[in-house]
Amino acid sequence: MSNEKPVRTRFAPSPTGYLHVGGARTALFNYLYARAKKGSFILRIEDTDQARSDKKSRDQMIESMIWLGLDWDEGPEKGGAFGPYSQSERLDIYKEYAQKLIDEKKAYLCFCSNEELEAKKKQREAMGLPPVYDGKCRSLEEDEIEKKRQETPNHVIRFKMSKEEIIVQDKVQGVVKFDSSLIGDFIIVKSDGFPSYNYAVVVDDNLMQINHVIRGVGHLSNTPRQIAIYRAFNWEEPVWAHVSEIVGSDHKKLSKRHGATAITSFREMGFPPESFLNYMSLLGWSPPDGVEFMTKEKIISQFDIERCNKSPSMFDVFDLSIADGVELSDLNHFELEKYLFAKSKLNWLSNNHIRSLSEERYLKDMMPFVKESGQVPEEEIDGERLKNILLSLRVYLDYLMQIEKYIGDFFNKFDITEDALSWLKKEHALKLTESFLNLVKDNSDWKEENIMPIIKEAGSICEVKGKDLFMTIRAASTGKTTGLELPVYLALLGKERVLKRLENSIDAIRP
RNA sequence: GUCCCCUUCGUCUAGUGGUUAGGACUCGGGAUUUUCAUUCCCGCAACAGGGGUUCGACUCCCCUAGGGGACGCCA
Repeated sequence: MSNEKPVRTRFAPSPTGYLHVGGARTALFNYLYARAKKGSFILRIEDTDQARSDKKSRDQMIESMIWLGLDWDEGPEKGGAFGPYSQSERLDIYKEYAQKLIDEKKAYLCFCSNEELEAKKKQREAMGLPPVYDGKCRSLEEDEIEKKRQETPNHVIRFKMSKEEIIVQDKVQGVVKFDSSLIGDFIIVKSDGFPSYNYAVVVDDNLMQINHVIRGVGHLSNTPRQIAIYRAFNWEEPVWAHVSEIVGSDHKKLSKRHGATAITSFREMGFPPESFLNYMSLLGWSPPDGVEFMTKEKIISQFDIERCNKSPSMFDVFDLSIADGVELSDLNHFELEKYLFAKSKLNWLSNNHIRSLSEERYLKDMMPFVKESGQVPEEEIDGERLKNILLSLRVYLDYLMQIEKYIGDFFNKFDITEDALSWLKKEHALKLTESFLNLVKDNSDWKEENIMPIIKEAGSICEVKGKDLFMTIRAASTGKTTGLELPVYLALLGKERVLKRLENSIDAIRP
């Protein structure tokens, strides 16, 4: 087996909407497999549906792929030895091969009208027969074909399906048998001259030398059709791998109803791409060592299609029960955030990824969210203080957008929460706050290591210690009962800001 | 309707005839952190149901239920 061909996989989306979780996961598995086997990963755009395909979807999909880090070796724009990589630019190729099939009597022109077909289908169904094409145009004579061509402008090309049993050997599904007589002569070229999916996919995959087809199990029942075409051309079948589908929390296949499955939504909320990639890799696959937090490189090194499972996995990072009638896919990332499960595995993974990002990368990625929050004054945007604040806050974040919950506290925002107020209502609070205020005023070197002694000194002056001391000072100077380690927090806040807040708190304490 | 596929803790999953059915996220409890988060420890929690086969079934077979997919001039 030493001279095995290099692995070539592909992702072949149709540009009829944004890239969603299901598609992205398929892309990911193809990518991972290609990379794991040191092969190539190809991107092909399947835009043969003239009515539904559009450029905007195409561009958005490509953008999402790039964001996820699923870089392809050949594809549109990028090029490669087997282009073009958009089906709409390959029309001549499909025509050529279709003609070949016709010449070899493996395909034929069909002139049946939609109405006729529809009526027949109903009839067959009523009789309990499988709703397949009856083969009316299958054995038309040459002169009849010519005559019909004159009469009817539109025709399709159908593939002559044999009646044999077709066996699909699948890396994930195992051996699956299909009875071809239940399939019938399907259309390979539509009346607009465009190829149908089952035909185009085979021509392209063969010409592009794709030797591993990894896709959702929804395509399994298409596979016998495709195998039949491979055989008609005498082409070598690829290795098939039909992985489980991803479903929503209602156990139905992921669709627009489940909303917000667009990859862009997660980018907009500030999930690092590696965390989303990590999460998706765990849907239908698991690493042999069981450690789920992984870098892309680690995933690649452990990935194998054989470890993919057949049962559907649920994508449940949104709480649909509180969404009640709300169309999540209509929401912007700002509104969408409310429906996120606070404690999903995605969040956990993402928190871990954020914490292991390099400082530069973290800071750089964070800036748009800081700006968007509108809580940081212009002059501080590039400052050292902001940088230090962001770095200390890192441990709290599951996705970068969450910074807006914390960042304001370090600038002009100052509210005293109920909890904090109850500390300030304690007997010792006023005196302690005042004496702490005085000590802070006197301080001339405001930095982290000098703050603890000041807190303790205020405590000993007022004879307060332990929790009472720390929590009161925390409440008075931050307005909250939670947050960073107190000296760190106060150092980050800066002396002037602390003084001002202490004064505000004293006002709040006084009747 | 016909054909194909699926069903292990709430969720993601490990598991291929003999396991106290393992891990992760969540949840509960505890320790550390004079707060929160982090970290660590402990705990709750599952083989869809029913029949077989077998000395022995989560694992193999059949049936039922539930779910998904295909049967398109959608991909």
